Amino acid sequence: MSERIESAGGKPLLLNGMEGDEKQHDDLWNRPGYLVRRLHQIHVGLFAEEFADTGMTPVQYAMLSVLAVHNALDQLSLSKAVGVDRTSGADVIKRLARQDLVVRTKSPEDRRMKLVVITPAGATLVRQMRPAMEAAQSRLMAPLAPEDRKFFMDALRQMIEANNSASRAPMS
Amino acid sequence: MSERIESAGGKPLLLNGMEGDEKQHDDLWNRPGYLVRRLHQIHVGLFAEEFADTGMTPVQYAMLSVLAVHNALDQLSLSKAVGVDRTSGADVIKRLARQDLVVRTKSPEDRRMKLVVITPAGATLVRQMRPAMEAAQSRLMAPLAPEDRKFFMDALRQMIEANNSASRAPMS
DNA sequence: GCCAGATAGGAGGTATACTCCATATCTTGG
DNA sequence: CCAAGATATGGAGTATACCTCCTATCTGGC
Repeated sequence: MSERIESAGGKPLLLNGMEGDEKQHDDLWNRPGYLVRRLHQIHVGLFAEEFADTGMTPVQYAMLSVLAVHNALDQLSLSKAVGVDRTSGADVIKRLARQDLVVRTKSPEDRRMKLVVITPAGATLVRQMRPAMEAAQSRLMAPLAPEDRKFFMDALRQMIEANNSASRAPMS
Repeated sequence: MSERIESAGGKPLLLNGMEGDEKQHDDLWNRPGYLVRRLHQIHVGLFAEEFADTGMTPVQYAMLSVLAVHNALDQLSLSKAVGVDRTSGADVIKRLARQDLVVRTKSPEDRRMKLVVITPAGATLVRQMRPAMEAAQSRLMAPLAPEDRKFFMDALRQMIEANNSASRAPMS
């Protein structure tokens, strides 16, 4: 899984001969929000590599994963389930529908709702791409010592659960 | 460590009466990439709260922080320094320029380059908003037991450095 | 000196992730 | 029953974060 290219060895601000001020360097690397943004970008990059065939994105796969379990969900419930904003979710669903991976129908019970249903093609794709998704997850965590991974996941879950209301897309 | 707030308890898929399938629930919450995306969203939300006055974003503040230390940087070096793609960086710089926080000039030595320089207004703003930035960082980490925070930061740095080349915006 | 390749930037396209405002539909209090 | 509030969606606008293709400029080998 991914031979480390160490020449790329990424710390910022080791700029071209300008004697990259160590103070500033340490500064960015001591901001958790900054590091989380960077790690998120890396995950998106790893995911894109693993899903290069399909062009599918992490959020699209998350939505399809959820839909593979639930028969039908309205757009709002689905968006909450994957932790995205309602309008972002609607956009993602639109793109999934364009690829015929889901179908949207008006709910007969509540005509405000659009029910989203996964198609057979969508269900097949979720199943087929699951190893690719797991590879992206594994590669992300690979640099951590195995015994540290559980701790890291627990830390993430703690921070998310406690700060959930601060997010613009609080989950349910 | 960290009393779980179970009322906010943002777990997905505890949907309206549809008996939120625990299997699926556990699934998303066991994907580190998913959790990192969620935590990133939360940080952006916290940051937006702390910077409500100015409307400044995390990336904009990171860029200004870097510029406050270096006299002048071309757009590519600046983008690499904050770990964003060249074209994303150019967009951010454009918005900073629109608010008169930076100025762009053609480099006399290499006329391909546009040098970005922070203005006095920009430098003042960085200094003034630093407590807000630090508040956002603190709030993000607050749910972790203090003794766990260093571990978490180290884990982030490990994963970022080792996976840096996989990111679409590898840092210098 | 000149041409080939590298580099910096810009333009246009896509995806996520929000904002606010508008519209349609449902639900509930009086 | 009906009007008021809540809810589900849609549309327009903004910001980050990529992509590809293109032009301008610099650098190195000959």
